[in-house]
Amino acid sequence: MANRSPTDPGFDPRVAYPAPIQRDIAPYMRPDPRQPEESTMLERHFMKLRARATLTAEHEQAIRGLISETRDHPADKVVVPAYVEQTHSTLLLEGFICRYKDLTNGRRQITQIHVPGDFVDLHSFTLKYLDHDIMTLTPAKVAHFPHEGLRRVTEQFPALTRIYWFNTNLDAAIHREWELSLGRRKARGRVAMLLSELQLRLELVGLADETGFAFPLTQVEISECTGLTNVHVNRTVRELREAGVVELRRGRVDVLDKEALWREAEFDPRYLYLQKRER
Amino acid sequence: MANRSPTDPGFDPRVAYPAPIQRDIAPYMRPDPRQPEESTMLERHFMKLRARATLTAEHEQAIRGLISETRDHPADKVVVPAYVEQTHSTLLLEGFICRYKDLTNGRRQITQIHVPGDFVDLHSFTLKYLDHDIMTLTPAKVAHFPHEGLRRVTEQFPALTRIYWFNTNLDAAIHREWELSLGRRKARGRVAMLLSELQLRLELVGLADETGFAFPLTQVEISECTGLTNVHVNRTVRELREAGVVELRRGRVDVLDKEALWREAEFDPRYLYLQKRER
DNA sequence: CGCCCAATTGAAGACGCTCAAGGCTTGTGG
DNA sequence: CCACAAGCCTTGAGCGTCTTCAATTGGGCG
Repeated sequence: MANRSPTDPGFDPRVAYPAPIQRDIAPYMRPDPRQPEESTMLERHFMKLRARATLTAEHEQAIRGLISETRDHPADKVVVPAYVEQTHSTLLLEGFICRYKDLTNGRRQITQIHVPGDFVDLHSFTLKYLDHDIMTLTPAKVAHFPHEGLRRVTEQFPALTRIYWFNTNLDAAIHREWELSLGRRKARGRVAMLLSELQLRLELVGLADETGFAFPLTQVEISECTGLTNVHVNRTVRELREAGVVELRRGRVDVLDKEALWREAEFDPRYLYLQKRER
Repeated sequence: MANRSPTDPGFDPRVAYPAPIQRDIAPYMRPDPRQPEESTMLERHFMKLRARATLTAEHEQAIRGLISETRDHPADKVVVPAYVEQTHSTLLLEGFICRYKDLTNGRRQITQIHVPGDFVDLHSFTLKYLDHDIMTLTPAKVAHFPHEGLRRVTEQFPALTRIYWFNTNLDAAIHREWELSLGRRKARGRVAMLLSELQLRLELVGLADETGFAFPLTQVEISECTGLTNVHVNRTVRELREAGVVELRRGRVDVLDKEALWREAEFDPRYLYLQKRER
């Protein structure tokens, strides 16, 4: 496991957490290099929203107007610390970010993986502080949405409010599916379900296809998602590879047999609410 | 354990489940005794909301006006089936209700326990169908809130909308804490954390005190919350009893040493957001 | 070309599961 | 008032999944 002492004075995450794997951040989409960044980068966010709700041009315009700034973060850096008052929410534009909770003795549980287009802490708008840390898993680009602007949305755009409310409820649905995994699936099912979910979510924003996707998590991080040890994740991944189901190596997931993967995971995608409808 | 025969004709939950603890139902408000039942039964809901947000008289009035009907359910009955279109949300007035997800071979994971005053499926307002079943654990009294009325709330009461949004985010925070339990706590920690959480949540609505609370779950159901088997729950409960931490028997939890219980659970109540503030 | 992680493998052991049997409590009916 | 049934709780024994501890290998980068 990497150096995990962010409380050290003078701690520099860029030194402590060098990029462990080569990261192909945006292999599928090539934005016009001349465009101002934010307008195209929000596209993945819109893709996610449009897959599940009706987003009007007025909404899109309002959303663009909510951004106060964009920012780049290195890998393995806490971007939203737990229990600290927040005045803005953070949208992930590029890279991977996770939510996690710690216990004593280095026991860590990642409670959700975020992909580009996700709000990583939209819930901080009503919660005011978070019950968990939020950390980059790769270098990441994010946009800040001040809570003040979100508050205006709740007052002026009830339909958009419901869409964002829906999105936090979708996060909760993912948490529930992970509870099911952690409580009742065996190791292979847990890993298979994690990969099935991420493939679907990444497909939605154009970062995966039927054959696989770029996936820069280490086996330690996968073990922190699945409630296993890195050693056992390694053995489980080998089993899945030897069974011809899925291959994980060097920052990429190759889905060899998607049907077998879903079967191994007992995967039912309905918890991801992939239906466009009024919210 | 209390009577579990909801199929009996003439079954009366008020007789089968007499108030196990003296309930201070309305410490804040004293409704007109001539009012119909609903007005006092909502009191626990208001207690929960007021503990965390500022609820105006106008909001309370609006909430009362949203109820279309109240209903009694027997124990062990699915009150909201998974994947079925919903047109109302359900508030729990009396009894215990849980959310759960199933896999093959009878593997079941309870993802949340609801206590009186909780909305059991406020998220169905934006999700439209649920990714899990909702079942009574005891005979229960509930109130129905048509989605149509909730939609009007989002259009007329932004502040109340944020309070309800906050409440679904609180559910998600509880899911995260359970993920941590299921992924990283050992058996004793899981059971201890479940009991710690429920004591706090029940205290908020006047159904628990420092010494304990009525808790009608079977060991099978506790095992479905904690990702264990009923056999291992039994052994774990015995360990906690023999250590003088907590006693579970016949539908009641006696907290013998709350500090030890919290220590065993590594319990940090901040994820329950017990602060009254603007949302 | 050597360092630093991440990945990999082996061996031993712990925690929790499975299977099975018996005990206790409560409600029902004779 | 007693006998019985049903459901839940309890305990024992053996086993399996996953953990722990300890090396070793492999790949990317300075």
